[in-house]
Amino acid sequence: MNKQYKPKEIEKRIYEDWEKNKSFSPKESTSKFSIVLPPPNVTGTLHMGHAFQHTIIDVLVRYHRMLGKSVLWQPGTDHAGIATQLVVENRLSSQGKDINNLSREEFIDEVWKWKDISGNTIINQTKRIGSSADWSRNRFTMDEGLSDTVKNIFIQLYDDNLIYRGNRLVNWDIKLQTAVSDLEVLSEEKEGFLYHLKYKIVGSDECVIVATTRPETLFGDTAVCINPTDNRYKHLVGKKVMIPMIHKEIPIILDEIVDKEFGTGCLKITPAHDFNDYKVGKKHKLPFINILNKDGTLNDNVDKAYIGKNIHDVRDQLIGDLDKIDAFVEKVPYKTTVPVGERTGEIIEPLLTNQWFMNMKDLANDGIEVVKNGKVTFVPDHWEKIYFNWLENIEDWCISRQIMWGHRIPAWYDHKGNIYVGESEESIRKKYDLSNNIELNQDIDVLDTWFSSALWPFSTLDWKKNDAFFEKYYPTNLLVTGFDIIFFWVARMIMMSIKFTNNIPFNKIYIHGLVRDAEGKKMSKSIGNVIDPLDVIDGITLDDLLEKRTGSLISEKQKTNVIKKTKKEFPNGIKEFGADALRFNFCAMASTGRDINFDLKRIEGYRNFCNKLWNASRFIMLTCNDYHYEENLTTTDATIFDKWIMYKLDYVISDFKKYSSTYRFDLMANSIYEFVWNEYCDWYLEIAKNNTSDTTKKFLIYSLIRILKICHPIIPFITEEIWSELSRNDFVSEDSLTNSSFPSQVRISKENDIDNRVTDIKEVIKKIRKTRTELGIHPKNNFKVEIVISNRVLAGDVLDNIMLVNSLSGIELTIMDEEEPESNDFIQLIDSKFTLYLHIKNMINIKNEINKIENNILHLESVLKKIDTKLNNKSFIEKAPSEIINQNISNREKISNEILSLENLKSNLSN
RNA sequence: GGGUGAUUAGCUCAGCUGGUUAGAGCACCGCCCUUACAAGGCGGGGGUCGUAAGUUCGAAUCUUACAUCACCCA
Repeated sequence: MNKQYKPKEIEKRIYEDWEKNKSFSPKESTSKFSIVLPPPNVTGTLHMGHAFQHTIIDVLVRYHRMLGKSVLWQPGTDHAGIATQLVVENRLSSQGKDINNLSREEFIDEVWKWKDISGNTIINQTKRIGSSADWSRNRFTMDEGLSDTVKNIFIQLYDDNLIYRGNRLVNWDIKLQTAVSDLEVLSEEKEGFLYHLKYKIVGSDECVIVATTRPETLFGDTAVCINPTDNRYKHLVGKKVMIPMIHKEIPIILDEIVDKEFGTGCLKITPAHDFNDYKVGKKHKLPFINILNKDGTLNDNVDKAYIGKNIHDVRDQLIGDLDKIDAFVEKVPYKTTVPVGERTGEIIEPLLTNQWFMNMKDLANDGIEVVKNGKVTFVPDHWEKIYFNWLENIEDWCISRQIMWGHRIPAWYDHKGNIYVGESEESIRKKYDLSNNIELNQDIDVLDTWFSSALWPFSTLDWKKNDAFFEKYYPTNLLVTGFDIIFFWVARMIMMSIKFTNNIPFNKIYIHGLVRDAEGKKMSKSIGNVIDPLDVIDGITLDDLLEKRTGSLISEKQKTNVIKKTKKEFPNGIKEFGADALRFNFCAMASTGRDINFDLKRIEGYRNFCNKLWNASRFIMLTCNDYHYEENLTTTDATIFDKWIMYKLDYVISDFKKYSSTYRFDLMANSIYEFVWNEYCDWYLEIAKNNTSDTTKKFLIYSLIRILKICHPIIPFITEEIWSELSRNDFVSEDSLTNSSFPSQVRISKENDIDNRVTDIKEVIKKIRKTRTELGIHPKNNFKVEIVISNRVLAGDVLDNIMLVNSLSGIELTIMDEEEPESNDFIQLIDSKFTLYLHIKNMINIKNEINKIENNILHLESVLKKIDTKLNNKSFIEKAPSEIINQNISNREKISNEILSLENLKSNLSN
């Protein structure tokens, strides 16, 4: 074996071997485990969130594969309509190409070219992380099969009256010139003003003052609204007011939605440009006056001085004009929330347009039902509250987008505007009996990306194409995803699956946190705190990292900030840690919280763990070099340490099972780390060095095999590499670890006190070591120690292993009968089961030691006092369970002994 | 405004169906280059568990209020 662990040299080669051996395709088995990969967008490269998610999925997938199940991990990528279109537009314009010169077909060609580049990049990155997906089944949301499914489902939903076309108020992104769904709109808090405007009452000299955050929409006002219980305005009921500037008469209406306390208690209603006003407009049958063009300029429904101007630029001018005609009263500072497009950062305008909608009410009820009755469960379960809350208040889903990249809506129009929905123009002519003389034009809109994503769990599994396959792997066992897309994706998958497959898409939903930077900030390009998972695997120089982080930034100020921060955080770039360390880190961080703060220091610790495992294996290889291994485990010639480590191993195996079924990957990782490092390496291997019998060799190899198997789902590369070394030495017969079987407990020994016995021996050694260091005695300075052991079992074990105890504690131990040594140069350490006499009095600084001991005694006495208070409490004795009382009694004894021991030591030192 | 989650060692986090002297990794301190591993070994220091009240024999854990932070919805 190579002396050093070098992930770079092994990882690529091993992944290629797995692929060559078709290790990831499902094997025949009576039970199955299937899971679909949340398809990454083809917008660029894989980020930390993907790496984290893939790790979690892969741990489970590899584990279930080793359990012998027929495992299918279905991979793929998402076309991500708007996001990808933006990436390609930017790419083309940076190449100096004018997008406006391209036809729709030419542009889509360009997107497909990009998709090939980006799609492959993402797949290769996914492989570098070790993901054991079945790549032979790779899918893309826009590939032919999935596109057919999308089309057919649209048609069926239309035929079922669940999809309709309508003129409604939608969120309009002016920059993209498309509708976006309410989920894609973020609200940002901004310091703004509340404007007080004066509207004249028709036929009177009186005025009302309306309060508004958006004065520029006044051209579209169709009413002024007051609360029916507001006495201030009672006398105005039934009257009309005049919109200033354009002198248009609109009614005063009454509605409870007006908050009397807000502003002046008098609201202007603009039904075509505000979602609340829209509802009021519908309720009171007001006219809907649209004042906007699709590009955000004002149309000819406004005062002519404003036609053609951008709605976001006219506020000051308007206020000036209103002031001139005495219609502006004042503006008061006010915190407003502004709707902003998720993708563009532009202010979103509510706009009346023709769009396709999906009626969600009934589907939502089905979605609620399957979670309520426990067919689908969330882990951690509190996420179901969020899920219910959204579904219970669901709105119809606007599924059409005015962009080019996506699934074209399968609807055609004739010159009269009649709608025909079907697979193709020909099939429509047939279906509706339309002659070839009638000209038909297909709708130019495409579907919201999430529409095809919602079908992912069944569209990728050959639904309606290969029934046997579909029946076998659907429904999938699990979905692993982030909480940020519970609405976008999870809920919609559940609803669509129930509707079309009459079944749930998955039984369990494991919701993981979001990966953030070391300070807990969201990783984002504009902050420049993004870390590429591949840079953690391969390492990156500071210069390359700076280039990567600032390359896409435009603002010089941002650049300077990012450079400064990056230099401070990574003065030497990022070291190479390997995929296994990254994976181990992700598991260890996967607790129930919402955020995962990504800390490179943490990763380093797990890289060190890999190195530890590597070297432990190397030690075993060297030790067992010429040993002929055969797996026949008997306890007859095994030492208590052999039996003990098998007992501990059993424990780790059961931990693994427990934590994988409860999705506590952090506890799983800790359990393994703890065992391998603190028990196996620190104790068992050190013990084995003192006894390299054939039996020990057998147990060394056997335990290593099991450790590799347990570690494999988390750190597949290094374990597979070590496995091949074992294979080379004929220690194992299965030639690939990936397709080997996961171990189960062996319970090799029926003796149930093994752990206690070994713990007691360790205790003797630790006590000597501790005293040595505490008293400042140099490791090379040997001294005599005598021991009196009161516990019969321990006495036998120490006698049997005296050489070992000497070697591990670095002293020479003499076992004595129940009497004190003759010379009085010793200090005495009393434990409940043994007493040590260390002949070191002439080697130490007595004053310091007495000081330390006194502090220690004080601490223990305070603990003792606490226990005494409990035991002296009548109610405690009456009410507490007996085992707790006994625990306290024995603990009291233990601490009293410790104190006694220290008192002894102290007086001993004082003499 | 409504909701969700968080607050435990210098940092990142476990522990919370109430019950040993509250744990881990990293960082820190001391000693040791002992032939598996200095990416290491052996030891060590460090927390009145956000605040306050309550329930209880017993609270980091349960209840209530408050504070701070984060996120979601309006």
